[in-house]
Amino acid sequence: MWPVDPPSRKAVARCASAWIECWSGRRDDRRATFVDPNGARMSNPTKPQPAVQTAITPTREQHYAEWYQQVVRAADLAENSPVRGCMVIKPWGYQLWENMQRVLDRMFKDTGHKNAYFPLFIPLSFLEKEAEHVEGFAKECAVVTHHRLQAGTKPDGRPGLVPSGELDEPLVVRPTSETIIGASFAKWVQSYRDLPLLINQWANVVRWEMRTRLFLRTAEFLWQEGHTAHATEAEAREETMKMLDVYADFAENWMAMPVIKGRKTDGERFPGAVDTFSIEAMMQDRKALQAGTSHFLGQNFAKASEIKFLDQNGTLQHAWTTSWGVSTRLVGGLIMTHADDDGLMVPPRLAPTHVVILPITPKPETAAAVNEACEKLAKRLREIAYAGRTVEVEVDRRDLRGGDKMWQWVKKGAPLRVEIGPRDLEQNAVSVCRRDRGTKERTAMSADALVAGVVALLEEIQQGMLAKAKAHREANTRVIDEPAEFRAFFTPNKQESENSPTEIHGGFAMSRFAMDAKDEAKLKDDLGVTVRCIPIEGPDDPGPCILSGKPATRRVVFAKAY
RNA sequence: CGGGCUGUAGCGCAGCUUGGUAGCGCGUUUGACUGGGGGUCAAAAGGUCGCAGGUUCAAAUCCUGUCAGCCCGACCA
Repeated sequence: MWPVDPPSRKAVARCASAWIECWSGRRDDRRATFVDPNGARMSNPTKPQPAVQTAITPTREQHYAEWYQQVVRAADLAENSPVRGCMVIKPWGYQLWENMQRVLDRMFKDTGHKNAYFPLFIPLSFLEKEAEHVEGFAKECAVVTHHRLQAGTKPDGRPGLVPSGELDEPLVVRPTSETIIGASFAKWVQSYRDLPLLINQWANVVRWEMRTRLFLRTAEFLWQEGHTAHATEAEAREETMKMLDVYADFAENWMAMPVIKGRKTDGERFPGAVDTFSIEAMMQDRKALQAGTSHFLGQNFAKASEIKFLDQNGTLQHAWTTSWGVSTRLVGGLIMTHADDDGLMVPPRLAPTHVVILPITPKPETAAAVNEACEKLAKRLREIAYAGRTVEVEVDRRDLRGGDKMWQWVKKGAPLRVEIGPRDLEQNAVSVCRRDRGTKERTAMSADALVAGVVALLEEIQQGMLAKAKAHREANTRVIDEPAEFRAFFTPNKQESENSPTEIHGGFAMSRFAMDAKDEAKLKDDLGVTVRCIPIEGPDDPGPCILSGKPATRRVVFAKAY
């Protein structure tokens, strides 16, 4: 069924299934031409051609995990670094994060929070203060034990720099900052008049993960962590929900990524929290991505860090705290929500560049006029306000062949490409291509029309992306009441060999759950499915639990997860 | 951390079974021709074969260790 050339031993063994190797997937093979006995050029007859050539291979359908990595690379978002599990975020990816930061930071300030910065290093004893918290993070901590390097002999007997100057107390590179911030809060809070204390930190954190994936799970990542202290439980709970709403608002209205807000089960709670809430999004492989969390910490950390205040009655009380965060994982979510087999597609409201102008200069004698028209259009567009900034325009005058240049921007996912060539000048027109339409689809319009309509166009793309993502989620969400159907829903059709990637299957199952942690653990062992969240919105719907048959009051979101 | 696999030019790979001068495609550079679509032709540059040991007259190839990456688990944002 596949190519004539037998794949080599290595190719067969390679983690990606052999058939992907043999498929005409590799870009470099795509244009291979062969001469038939009559001398006519023809496509390589031994290689089946895909119906549509895609910029990214393999496609999502063929091998989702590999597709994801190829998109990250093709869109020039990030790459692996010499440091295990750590990534280099490249400009296009970092600009996305900067745009997320800018919008979120505004939202945090609008809800009364102020930024501050706390140490990267956390004394071991701090982390030990909250029992559940230590246990939750102990396995993945990077620990600093020395503060100096000295010329000496390394363990392997070679000369080199060896650590010296052992610290009295090891320092943990922050996996999260509850304890170190708690120490400050304890000093800052004396009276009920000091509350609420609403602080946010933009920082990097380190969690020594076993298995890493660019943006989705790396040893070091960038995030924002809000930490607040309140006088009453009600107020702290309100804060927790308020920030969850902020995240949901951001995800849907800026990232065009629909999310479900919900509470975590005990098994999925943040270590040390009383209640954890999250926003859960469905990726294109139908797995759930926890895209943001908001924790009601009760008085657990206040007790551990001694955050105490005198209330109106002169009684000394522990404060009620919250914490909440989103990370560069959002970039991963963005990719897996919107990218297609031609690469990334960035939602206009967060796009580093909204409009790419490509001058088409086939003849030197018309080049100057074309370039001038491009710059003029760019200048006009840059004066237009859009999504809290101005329309970002890049005139790409790099000396590259047209096709290459165009495909680079397709893969990066710039929302609009505008081509201006001599023929357009003659007709007083520009050619506009949308990233959410076919790569060959072009619309001619006057520069004036583009300037007048660019905001509406960008918004149409933004809304279209959200609608598409919502439709995908709805198409793969099922209300399930029968255990057999539930099992079938989460079981792949094909019998996969042990080490091959799993086919795309499942989705969100909305089923009743009686909240028994043992049943949940068993489900995870059995099917790899977990309760993603207990949705906040939605009515009670009593009936038998899908796992145990015991009476349950609510439906929850069951899914496989990242 | 367990199981499987892979590290050879910027990227993708062949060569390894049977040890004997380092190969291919794309990309890059130069020149010409092209010119609204991942061009054409010609020439050129580019590699401590992941790293460290070992076996051998000789190692990309065999052995041991180690590091890194990927897939499947476990764990996790």
